Amino acid sequence: MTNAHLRYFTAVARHGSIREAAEELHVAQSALSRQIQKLEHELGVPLFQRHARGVELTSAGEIFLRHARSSLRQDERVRSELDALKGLRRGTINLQAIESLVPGVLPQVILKFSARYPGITFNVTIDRTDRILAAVREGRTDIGLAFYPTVEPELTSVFKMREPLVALMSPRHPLAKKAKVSLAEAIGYPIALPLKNSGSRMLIDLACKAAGIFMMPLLETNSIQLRVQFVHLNNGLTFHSRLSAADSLSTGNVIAVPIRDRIVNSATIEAITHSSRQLPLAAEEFLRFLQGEMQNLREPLSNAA
DNA sequence: ACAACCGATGCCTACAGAAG
DNA sequence: CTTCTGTAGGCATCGGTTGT
Repeated sequence: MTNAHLRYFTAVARHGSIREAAEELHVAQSALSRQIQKLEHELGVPLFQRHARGVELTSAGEIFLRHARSSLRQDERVRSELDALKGLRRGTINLQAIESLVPGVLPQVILKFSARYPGITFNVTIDRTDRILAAVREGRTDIGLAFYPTVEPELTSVFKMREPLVALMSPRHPLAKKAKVSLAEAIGYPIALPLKNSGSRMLIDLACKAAGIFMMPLLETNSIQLRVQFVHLNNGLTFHSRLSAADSLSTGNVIAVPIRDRIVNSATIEAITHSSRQLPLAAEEFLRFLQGEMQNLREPLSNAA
C-alpha cells in the first residue's frame, strides 16, 4: 500500500465517486477503479459499496478513512520537517478564507511571507464560513480564516481579532453624518445583505432577532462589489466587516459608519485549525506570521475617504 | 424507450527494475 | 545492452441504473 493508494482512496471517499475523484487526481477512471480494487483486495475487505450513481464508504471504509487521513497528515509533517532540516523551507500552504480578507489582507500578507520564505507556495480558496469550517474539519485545508465561526470540539481557534460590522452608505446618505447608526434606523432604507448562512449574514440576523427588528433586504447577494455598487447608486445601506469595508472606502464612493449594537460589535475573524492535527511546519510558521500582521492592521476606522 | 451517467473490465502501452 | 517481468495507467466498451 503506497501513499498514492491513500490519496486515491481519500479522494474517492471525499467525492463519493470514482469518476469525479479521477478528474481531481488527473488519472483515468479505469486506473482509479483498479487501484481501489487492489487496495480492497490487499486489505481483504470492501471499502466502498458501488451504486449506480457513485460509491459509498462501507463501515470498514470509514475506519480505513481515519487511518488514511492521519497517515497522510503524518507523511506531510515528516516531509516538511525534512525540508526544514535541509534548510529549503519548501512546501505548500493550503488556506481557505472568507472573501472580506481578499482586498486588504491576504495579498499583502502572502507577499511579505513569500519574501521571507521564497520556497513556500500558497493554495488559497475563498468560501463561506460554514464551508471553511467543513474543509478544516475534513482535513482538506491547513488553515481556515472564518468570520464569527461556531465553536466545535474538532476545531481550534488559534487566534481571533475583533471585527465589528460597519454600515456602508453613500456620503450623501441621510445617516452619513451620524457617529453611529442603530439597526432600527437602518431598516428605513433600501438594504443589501450577504446571502443567508454566510457568517456576517447570520450575525446580522441574530442581532436583528435580539433587537426585535425585522430586516427586509431589497438585495441579497454573495458579491461584496455588487452590494457596494447598490449602496453607491441606490442611497441604500449594506453591512460589511471592517477589513473589507476599508477597501471599498478607498474609492470614495461609500463611507462607513459604526453600528450601535452589542452583537454586531462582538464579531470576530478567527484562524481555525483541526484540533487533533499537527500542521506542516510551513503552515505553522505562516499562522504565527499572519497573527502578527493582522494585529498590525488594527487601526482606527476612518470615514475620511 | 432513450440518453446520460456510473463503475468494471479487456486490451494495450510506457516505464522501472532485475537478470543475463 | 537486451530481454523479461511487474505495475500503473489510458482507451474503448460493456452492463446496470436513473431520470425524462
